[in-house]
Amino acid sequence: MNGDAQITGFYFQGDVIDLNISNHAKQNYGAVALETATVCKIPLAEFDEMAEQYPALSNAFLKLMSREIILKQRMMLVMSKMTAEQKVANFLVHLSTENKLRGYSPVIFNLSMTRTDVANYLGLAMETVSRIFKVFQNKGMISVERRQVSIEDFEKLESLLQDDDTKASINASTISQK
Amino acid sequence: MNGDAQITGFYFQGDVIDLNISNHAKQNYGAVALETATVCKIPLAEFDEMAEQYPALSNAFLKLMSREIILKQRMMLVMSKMTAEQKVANFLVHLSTENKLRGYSPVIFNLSMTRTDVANYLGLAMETVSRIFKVFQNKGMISVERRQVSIEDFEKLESLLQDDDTKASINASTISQK
DNA sequence: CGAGATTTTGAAATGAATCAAGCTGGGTGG
DNA sequence: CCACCCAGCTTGATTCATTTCAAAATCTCG
Repeated sequence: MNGDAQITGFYFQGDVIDLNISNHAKQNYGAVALETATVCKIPLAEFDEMAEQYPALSNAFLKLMSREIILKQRMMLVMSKMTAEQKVANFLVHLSTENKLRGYSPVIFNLSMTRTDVANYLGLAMETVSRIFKVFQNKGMISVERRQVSIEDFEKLESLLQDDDTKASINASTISQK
Repeated sequence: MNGDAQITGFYFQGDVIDLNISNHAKQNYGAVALETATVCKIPLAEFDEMAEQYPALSNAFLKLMSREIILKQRMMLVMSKMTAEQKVANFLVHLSTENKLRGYSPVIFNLSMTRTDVANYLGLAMETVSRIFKVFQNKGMISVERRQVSIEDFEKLESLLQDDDTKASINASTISQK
């Protein structure tokens, strides 16, 4: 997995991981499977063709991308406005929620990624993540054993997030005159 | 404009500011016009109808959203991996580039927003933004007079961004087994 | 001319990064 | 089966960037 690139997301079964439809993208992307994975790739031309025939398809993609934008937006908020503890709490809460959604246990699960990766994803130092796991453990909110996490007090974790007004967002639009 | 919500973007003439197509969105959004603005709003039902008739339309939206995702992704990187100076430099470089793209001067332009808003957007304290503007000015990279900015040394500004490997990104995919 | 908003500036406080060891567990080869 | 190794993780001490607090300066405009 190497160096110091930015991890932009963790994805699960059924997720669409790369929505780069346009040719805007000159960026280097890469996906790394942490567990057994199956991937389906659709060439752009082929997609266009299919979309023409089945409007529902592009509709579905619009929804997917909309969701992705909201996620990224939320992540921007996480990155810029949250303390390290809040970032980690948010991370755990989301993992738990996501797991529940998928029919797995929301209480006990596997991180299937290193501290370093989590840290990178959250824009923190590995050491900080390690320390915060410990703090949460000492407070009886979670218990961590290597990559095995169990949520002991979901509400308390969640409550860490909502102290300020970490909910609303604003799009400030700057439109040149006339 | 008020309080402490997160500013998720600044938009220009012709930009699509709200791509919330799905009903995932329970979030509070708001747009504030800093200069004279005209807005076009399309109800979801109507959009679906139009999209059915003109596949090119949803295609165009897919491209738009793809671009938006890439932007947000880049912004995540900015938020999590850059120092305050880099954030501000990046902000200025982008404004300048954006202006050029739109046929305005890339060298001298108006911030049409308060320091507080810039700070909020970049996840910094207002004072920090102020100070960094001063630093850049002292280094002869820009000159600021209230909201009037002129770029004196674009290259130097840009060079601040590329020291580390602030370019590549990785999508780490975690796909549940089988 | 005020009066409120915005910006600048300085000093002190602080959260997180960095640096530097030491620990741990799981895998490898002898 | 043991001893070693090594990547991943923890822990402590120190440093540093940025925030916060506080106050003065400057602008805007009714």
